[in-house]
This record gives sequence, C-alpha cells and structure tokens, in this order.
Amino acid sequence: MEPVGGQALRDAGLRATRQRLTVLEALRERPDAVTAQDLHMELRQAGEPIGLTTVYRTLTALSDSGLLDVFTRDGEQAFRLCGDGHHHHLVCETCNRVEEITAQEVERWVGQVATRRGYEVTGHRADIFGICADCR
Amino acid sequence: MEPVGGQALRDAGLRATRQRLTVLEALRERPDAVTAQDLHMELRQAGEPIGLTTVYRTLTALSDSGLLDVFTRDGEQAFRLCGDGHHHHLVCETCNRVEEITAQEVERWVGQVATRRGYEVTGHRADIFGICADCR
DNA sequence: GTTGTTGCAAAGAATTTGCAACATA
DNA sequence: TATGTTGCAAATTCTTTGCAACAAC
Repeated sequence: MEPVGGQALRDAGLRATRQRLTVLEALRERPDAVTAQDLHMELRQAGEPIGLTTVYRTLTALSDSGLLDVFTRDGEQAFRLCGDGHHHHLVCETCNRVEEITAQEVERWVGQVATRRGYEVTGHRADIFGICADCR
Repeated sequence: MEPVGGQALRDAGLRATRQRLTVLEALRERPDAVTAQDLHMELRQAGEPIGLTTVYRTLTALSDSGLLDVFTRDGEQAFRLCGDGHHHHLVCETCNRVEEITAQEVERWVGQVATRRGYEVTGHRADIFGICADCR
C-alpha cells in the first residue's frame, strides 16, 4: 500500500518525495492553520529530516494546486488542507482551528452588490473569527 | 482655520505633528489602499520631508485608533481611511480602489453560523474583489 | 539517464527598534 | 519645560533564490 498523499501529489504534477509526503501527512493530522516556520520546527523536533526551504516550497506548491487554504496571521502565512471548491471559514482565534463552511446567502450577496456597483467579480472572501467551544 | 485632520489626531490621543497631518491629508485624497512604502515614496517625491519609519508608525497608530482599514496585499499591508463602525469592502484589484459596504444579510449569517457551531464571535470579514467600472 | 527536488547559504524585502535630536502642548 | 515624536542606522523576521548534490520516475 502506498503512503497517504502520493496520488494527490501526482495529480498536482508533483513528484511524491519523502519530504512532500511528510508535509501532507502532517497537514492531514491537524485541524488548524500552520505557518511554514512552525511546521518546519515541529517536523524537525519529531525527527523528520526536512529543510525550511522545502517546507516553504511545498506549502506554496500545494496551495497553488488548490489543496491548501492560505491565511494571513500577524503578517505571516498560515496554511491548512482544504476541500474542493469555494468555501468560507470559521476560525478559532485561540487554537487556530479552521472549519469550512458554505453559504448560499453570501454568494448571492456578492453577486448582487457587485452588479449594483458595476464591478466584475473576480473573487471574494468571507471568514468568521471567534472562540470555539473547546477553547471557551 | 486649522489644518485638516488635527482634531482626529487629538481625539486619538496623538499630537498633531506636521508629518501626521501630511499622512492624513494624503489619505483623504485617495480612494485606494496604499502601503507604507508606496505612500512614503509618493510623499517624498511630492517634496514632503518625512521618514519611512514615521510613515509606518503613523499608519499603525491611525489603524489602531480605528481610523484606517488594513488590507494584506502580496504579503504587505495597505491602509485606507475608513468610516466609523463595522463595514465590508468592495475592492478593485486593478486600481486598488475600496468601496465600503454594509450588509445586514452578512451580519445575520455570521451570527447564525457561529451559534450553530458553538463559537463565540470575535469578528468577521467579508470582502469582495473585482474590477471596477472605470478599470474595465 | 533525465529531470525534478532538496537544502544550505546568501540575498531580498517588509517592518520594527535603539537612541539622540527635536517639536508640540 | 516636560513629554511625545522623528528619523537614521541597525536589527528582526518572513520569504525567496542560486546552485551543486541528490532522488524520483
């Protein structure tokens, strides 16, 4: 049986290297968004041999392929494995857990506002921040 | 008559210095969000003597006082003078113009989703990106 | 064997800080 | 005059790039 994630990498046109599989595996295990620096540190502490540059490049490549969502936290980027298609987020500001949500009402609102103001929509983002049940 | 902006600064507990008034004045004149680096360069080219550090500190202070909205663009922060209270944004990705919008439906959605998932809401953000009528 | 990938060291770029001179209230 | 502000230079921090060794296909 093949290591988890190999197919996803190949689908993205990336070679299934040990480092990339390690990153994918680590992302699968966590519900929160993580920065390249933090992930690198954690992997190293866990005994995984991987360079910081590789972590940066892997996270960038995966998000370019649409496999990761990207968040900006205190001026740095945090990544999280995500599902297909467009979705919004419910983010816990304490543990950084991210829950994906879909919202027809938001999509509708976007279209209406843009049309009314004469804009051609290229994208939108609607995230909710709060404290999750566990953190309260 | 007093220079534009002096009162706003005093209200924020900041001294009305020449540099801060210059920044405020520049912000009042533009419909787009601007970075500290860009604003500094433009002020310098316009003959205004002001240091980059001061521009950074002024923009940070003004946004801390709620006078400016902050956007993240390509990893750097862009600022724009904004109105009171909570609002959302319609952003032109070509000219960076920002229009403020209010949306009852979004506020309602936020409350519903958070409650349903057991989150205590601390904030939310809903911005629409597109190309404005002028830029098309 | 080819070609993509890795990782170190170095470079870049945005932002912050120390501190002495200076301006505001 | 007392205290907040400025601005330069230096330091920080996040991120990217050059390039030779290396691994995947």
